[in-house]
Amino acid sequence: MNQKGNITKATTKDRILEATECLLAEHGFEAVSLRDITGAAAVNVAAVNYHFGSKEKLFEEIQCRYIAPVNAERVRMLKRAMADDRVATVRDILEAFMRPLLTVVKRNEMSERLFFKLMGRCIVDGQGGLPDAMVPEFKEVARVFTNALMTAIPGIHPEVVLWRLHYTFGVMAQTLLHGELLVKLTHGACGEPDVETQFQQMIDFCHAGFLSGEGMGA
Amino acid sequence: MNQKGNITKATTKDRILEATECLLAEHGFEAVSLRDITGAAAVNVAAVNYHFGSKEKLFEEIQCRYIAPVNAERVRMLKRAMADDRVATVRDILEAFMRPLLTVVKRNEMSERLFFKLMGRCIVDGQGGLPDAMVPEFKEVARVFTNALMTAIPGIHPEVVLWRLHYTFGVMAQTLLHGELLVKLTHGACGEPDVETQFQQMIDFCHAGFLSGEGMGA
DNA sequence: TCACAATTCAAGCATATGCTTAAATCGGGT
DNA sequence: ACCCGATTTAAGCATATGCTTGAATTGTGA
Repeated sequence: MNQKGNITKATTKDRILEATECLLAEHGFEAVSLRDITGAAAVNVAAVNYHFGSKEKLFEEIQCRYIAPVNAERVRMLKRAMADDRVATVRDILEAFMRPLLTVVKRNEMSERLFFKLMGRCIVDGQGGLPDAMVPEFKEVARVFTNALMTAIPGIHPEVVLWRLHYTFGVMAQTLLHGELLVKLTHGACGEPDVETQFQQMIDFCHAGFLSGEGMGA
Repeated sequence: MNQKGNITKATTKDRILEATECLLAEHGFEAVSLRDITGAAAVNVAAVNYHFGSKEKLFEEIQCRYIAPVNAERVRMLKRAMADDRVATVRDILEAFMRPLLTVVKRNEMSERLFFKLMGRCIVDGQGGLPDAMVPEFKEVARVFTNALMTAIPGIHPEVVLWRLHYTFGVMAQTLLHGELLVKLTHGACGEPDVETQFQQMIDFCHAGFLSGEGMGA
């Protein structure tokens, strides 16, 4: 019924989504035009407005399609680490915060590289213009992770936790978006670590950062 | 000779620069148009091309005007910390890497808030399209800081140093660009720390991150 | 005062942008 | 075979973009 038997030709709507995802990952939310999209998807300009209402709504839909499952998986992993009243370690918590990027990509047909860039863009470009529907979700994620961290690091200032979570976002965004560039700029002197290694390195860094002795006291 | 005695009316060229700096800080490199600039500066459209050649050259000039002194000050501070063959501590090095943002702003008439945002944009947006003239300078900064860190943390992998420097960029960019947003999203639950406090918190976090025991060995 | 260069200006050019429209085409159900 | 709603299409609209032009205006040195 929804499979036309034609292999290369997905629905117009899907072709638009796929093309837009790639373009956004490569060039960012500000730099992609309607005609860039319809050109890449080999689709009429009007199709975007027909299927999504407007360019902005298309972009929001893409942000939601990617961020929502990541956030859901984050909460799920955190809950699992705290099941049976266990106290999650800082490393558990950071794993739960970061790894969903890695697991969600597996369910997607996009290349890892593009997916990571797109997620980076969602964190950076998107943060000001995040779809309203997602704000409560983000607040919830921030809340449960903040609570978990305050339990895991007794005596830490709640404000310090928020800022350090913010820094963790920065570490992720920088790596997702500009990791490739670092490899190029240093002519490979930074190595070309596989994704799992990179994640562990980020977690090591942020883990130590969270445990930094400063910023303690009630 | 270059002072017309008129207080409010700087040269056309300066008015263009100032207006562009503000607009770039607020909206980013992709979203500012020629007419946004000439409108804000109350200047004819042709003036930009007359004084700067093109919109792109204007943007490059602004990037250089801000990044170059910051990078110079970074190297200067690092050299000072290593004078007389002293071994700079990790904290010295991070101070030298971050504080220049703070000292350079003082020499500028822009508001702190706008200046920080602009610097954040230079790190994030600009990193792909950095003016060619600045690439060697950046490589030099990376080189001297990497060397200093490898001396300060004996046995750390050079690749790990590069990645952790990269993370440090991310922490700075996220804070410079989106610090305001965090304050808003959390309704002030993160406090509203003054600039010096924020810098110390970033340094604490990255300091601990660099000293993380992982990633050691030759 | 006058000539000359530097600067500013209004106007316009070519192209790109997001979106709409009205007509054509498709596809399934009867 | 026919109809009708869903989808796709070509064409165009209004506006915005970066930049150029040729004329006006300004400032300066002789």
